[in-house]
Amino acid sequence: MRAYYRPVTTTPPTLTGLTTYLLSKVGRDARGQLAERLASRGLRLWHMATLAALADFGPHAQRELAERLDVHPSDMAKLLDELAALGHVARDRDAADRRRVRVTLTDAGRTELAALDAEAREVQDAVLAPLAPNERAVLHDLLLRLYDRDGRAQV
Amino acid sequence: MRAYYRPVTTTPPTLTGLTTYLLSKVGRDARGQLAERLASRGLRLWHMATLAALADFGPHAQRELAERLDVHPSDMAKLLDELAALGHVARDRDAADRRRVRVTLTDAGRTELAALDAEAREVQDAVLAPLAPNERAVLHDLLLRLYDRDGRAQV
DNA sequence: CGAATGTCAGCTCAACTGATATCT
DNA sequence: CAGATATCAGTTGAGCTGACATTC
Repeated sequence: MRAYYRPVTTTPPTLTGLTTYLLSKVGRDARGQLAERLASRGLRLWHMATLAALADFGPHAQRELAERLDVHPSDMAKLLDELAALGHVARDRDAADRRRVRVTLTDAGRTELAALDAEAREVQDAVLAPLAPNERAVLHDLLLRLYDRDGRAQV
Repeated sequence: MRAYYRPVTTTPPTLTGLTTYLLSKVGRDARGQLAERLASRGLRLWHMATLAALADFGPHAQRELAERLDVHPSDMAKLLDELAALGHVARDRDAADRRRVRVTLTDAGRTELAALDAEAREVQDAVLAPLAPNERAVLHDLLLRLYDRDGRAQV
């Protein structure tokens, strides 16, 4: 009965033998760690993704943002309500097409994104700690190829 | 206005520059693909993980199973209800400690697990398609080291 | 008018919490 | 009776659906 009192935490080899299982677990864990940090700032991962899209590609129509990030338009509306309330984005009607709302990153938003990116780098350093720098580069390259193929992008 | 009608699907480089972002996305995608296949059999990922744990480590007390897989005991109760209804596991009271329920994999459960594992391998082949066999081995090794470190395991 | 954009209320489902009955 | 085990009802939050007003 002693075994009952020892914590049992070994993962089934049937699962750890699957590369996709490891991908899923390690990825989910990293995601969770960053989400926790963002939560302490009152933000979620989608907020960061939204700010990143605006920083990298400039102003978007709200619909374009939702499409790029693969978020439902209704959820994007809520996200932008929150980001606007914090002063990280500005919304104004497109004069040429008044159905559209033009979303712009504010200076405060750009500053916030830099801070979030720093947090993400810290989490990444922790997660990738077991790997040497050149191994990290190899991992990034392999994942990028999987992402470009199976994931979105491609355009 | 032309740009508005062209789908916009490129991911922000601020995100794709993060290895952890790629990990999370690729992992989540693989997870989703397998989940979809399991759903067509009326099962979820936790069902497969539960069957794998029983196959790899033999019978468990219900609590041990929940601990090993890091699932809440209340959820494990529901999972086992479902697996028992399908005849994939058998539950009986532990004679020595009547609080405990001993969970055993049935032959049908073992057969089902083999089928699920085959599905998982198919998904994996699709996800890892862009990589050569030796590259897949490298990826698996790198991920395993990240998993053993940050993830559970470690004993 | 048909189609596109953004907004809102409500649904679903997994993950968690708390309370309870049983047993050691 | 303190602690462990299993069960069940209820809560929360993300992701989605459908209906709607507005504009082209």
